Amino acid sequence: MTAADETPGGDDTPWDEVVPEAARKLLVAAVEAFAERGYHATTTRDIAGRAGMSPAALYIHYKTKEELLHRISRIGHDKALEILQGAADSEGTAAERLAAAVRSFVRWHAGRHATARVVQYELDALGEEHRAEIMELRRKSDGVVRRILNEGVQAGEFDVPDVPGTTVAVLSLCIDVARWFNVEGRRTPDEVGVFYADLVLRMVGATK
Amino acid sequence: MTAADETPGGDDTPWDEVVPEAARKLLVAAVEAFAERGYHATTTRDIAGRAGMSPAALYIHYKTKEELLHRISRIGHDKALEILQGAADSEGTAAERLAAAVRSFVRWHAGRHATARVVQYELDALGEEHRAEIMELRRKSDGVVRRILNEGVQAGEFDVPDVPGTTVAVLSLCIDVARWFNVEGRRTPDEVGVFYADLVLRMVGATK
DNA sequence: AAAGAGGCTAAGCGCTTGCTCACCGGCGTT
DNA sequence: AACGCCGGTGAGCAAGCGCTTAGCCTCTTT
Repeated sequence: MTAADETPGGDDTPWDEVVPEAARKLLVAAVEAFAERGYHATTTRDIAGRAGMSPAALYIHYKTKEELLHRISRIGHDKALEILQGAADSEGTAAERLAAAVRSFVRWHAGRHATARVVQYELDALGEEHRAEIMELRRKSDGVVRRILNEGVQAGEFDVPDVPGTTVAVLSLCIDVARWFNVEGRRTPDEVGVFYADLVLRMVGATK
Repeated sequence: MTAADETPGGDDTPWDEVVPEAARKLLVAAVEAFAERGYHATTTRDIAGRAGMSPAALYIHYKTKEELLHRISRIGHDKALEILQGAADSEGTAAERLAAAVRSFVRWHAGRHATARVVQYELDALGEEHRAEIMELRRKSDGVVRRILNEGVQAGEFDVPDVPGTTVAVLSLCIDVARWFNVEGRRTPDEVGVFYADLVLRMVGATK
């Protein structure tokens, strides 16, 4: 474990940047509903109901249902990027930084899998402008991982014939944890993170 | 390349088991629409329109919109399982069979990414019974990969500390190709398959 | 005590949805 | 020539959708 794993403040107290409380309750309810049923299968009445409010209450805090999705997606992507960036900026060899990045990124996708599912799999439901904004954040995440890989190759730590392709594969592997992770499964989010970090080090041919 | 890669007949002439022609045209239209927008965001009018028919025509060939999804999902899962099974049953070492399985499985997910997207990411939209039926097929796919891994470990070809966990990771990596693969990208489905086979051999610590 | 502001609700509007039904035209059989 | 069958259509129904609006209740300010 390195310093990059701690992700100080905000990881286990999520959404507290969303105020007032009613807006946060609605947003949390929306995350649950979107994760369970998908954006399009979720009704505004369902969201409001889960938050213990009337359907109209939603529109006091959000202009549209899509804006609600956008706020979730934006905050989630910011968090995910921050996690990757934190690991990339930490001390250590490329292998150590890559392992730290995968470990914390995967831990987030497993531990907050409801949020991650919405963030990663409901992009198509965003409006054009909002989607473009989010895609920009994803390109940054891609850049962070690619840079670690490039540095590892340059330092002779990694054996990677195709850095862009491997970047996509590594991110894909981590992201998809949100789809299959089950709270009742054998492994905790921490354990999956550690396991996946090892898998990724193997993928890049890291020198032991 | 081994015999398992050929997947004789049916891979490039898909859906020809769906008759009559009108039913097939509707199904193909539904695959496109579901892949682009998602099941819940697709209307029966959209599907019928893409097939050049009136909205009512759909209900001559399918009882409900959900039945249409189920037929797509069922045929797709059958195909995916057949591909994995074919590679697993072929001749060769565990490493060769694993590579063949990943190669053809990934090639299918990339080459038929519209179908694969629907098949892999719209499970939640199925009714309870239909979903249970499909989950059974997925368990079989899992079993096929797991068996190759076990055999490779037993033969001393692989170094895999956690076979079930690695099985999930390998399948997850392959399936997620359907999400990110882009026809306008750098690589053909074949190339992605070959690349991914190499990545997976590294993940399982295959002896070169 | 009066007034203003803002969070919230009940009711409902206009629209779209999945799906139905009465009807229609071409075609093989008699 | 008349008939029945079958795949197809036009019109439309009931239900549910996202979202709006008029008004209420509570809290703060004066």
